[in-house]
Amino acid sequence: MKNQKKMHYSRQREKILEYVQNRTDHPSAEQIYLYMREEIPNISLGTVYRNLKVLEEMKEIRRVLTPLNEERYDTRMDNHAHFICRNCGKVIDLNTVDNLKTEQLCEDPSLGAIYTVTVTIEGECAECMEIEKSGTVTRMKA
Amino acid sequence: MKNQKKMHYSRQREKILEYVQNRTDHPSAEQIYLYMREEIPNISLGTVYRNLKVLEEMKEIRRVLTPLNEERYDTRMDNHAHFICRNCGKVIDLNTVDNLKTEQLCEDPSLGAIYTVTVTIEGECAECMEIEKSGTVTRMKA
DNA sequence: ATACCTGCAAATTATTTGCAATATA
DNA sequence: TATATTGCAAATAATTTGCAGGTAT
Repeated sequence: MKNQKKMHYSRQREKILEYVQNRTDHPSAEQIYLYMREEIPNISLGTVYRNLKVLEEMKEIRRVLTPLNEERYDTRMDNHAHFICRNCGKVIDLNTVDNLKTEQLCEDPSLGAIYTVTVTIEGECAECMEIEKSGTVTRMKA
Repeated sequence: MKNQKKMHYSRQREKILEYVQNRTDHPSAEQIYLYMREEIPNISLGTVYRNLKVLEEMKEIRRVLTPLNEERYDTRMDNHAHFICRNCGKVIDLNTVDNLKTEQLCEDPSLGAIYTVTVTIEGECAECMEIEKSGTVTRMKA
């Protein structure tokens, strides 16, 4: 189908995948870049983005939508739920999506192929609520 | 609570809300801007963004997360589902979310306040599938 | 040798913001 | 008159891309 070109091995790509796989906090491209510089000091941000894109195409990782205009990445490829804190941007995985009747949603004739189903809950995490109650308000983004 | 300052009326804001309310296709800021220019020729994109933000704060509209790096807007304030086409970026509203057991998802102690719950289905719409079958491939974004 | 990958820097895209002028209350 | 809102242009922020050199096959 798709003009699949043969891939060469790359240390950068291997390390990026390894890093994202070993985290549960859905790192952003920037966070991945900052970490990678410790392993491969002169890696460039462009390389990080390019590899995240191919890894996504390879279905090794998945992009997570957030309301804070920054893409986050994830290696859980099953259909699961995300809680996103509007204050600190934290993404928390939630497990119990079994009861979601996906099939019912997908009866619409205008839908073609389904790739992923994500339940996204936007709100504020307990930690941020606590901080706000105590008076000190901190925001990740303006 | 929030330092609520009194608002002045603005024709720009009224028209923007009216436009988003009368559409079902989740327009982007850019699309809203292009349309608004027909009504108010020298409106600026900054004004569109500023008003979308206040309308969101007023809970008159809602931002929709899409995987195509562009915010889309919506006036359905109930918790509903979105189908997003990865090819053309189209956002389709889906109705049957009743069976989703939101409460179960929300038992996690790290969750504080819940603002919105959105089920997002990423895939490809029937129209795009049809076009691809017929050979002519068109993409909104590279 | 060939095709893929990289680092770097410049380019692009989406969104935000400072400011002086204008509209609303 | 005081304050909110606007248009404009410049500033940011996130991501993408062209290119020349480097690396894997």
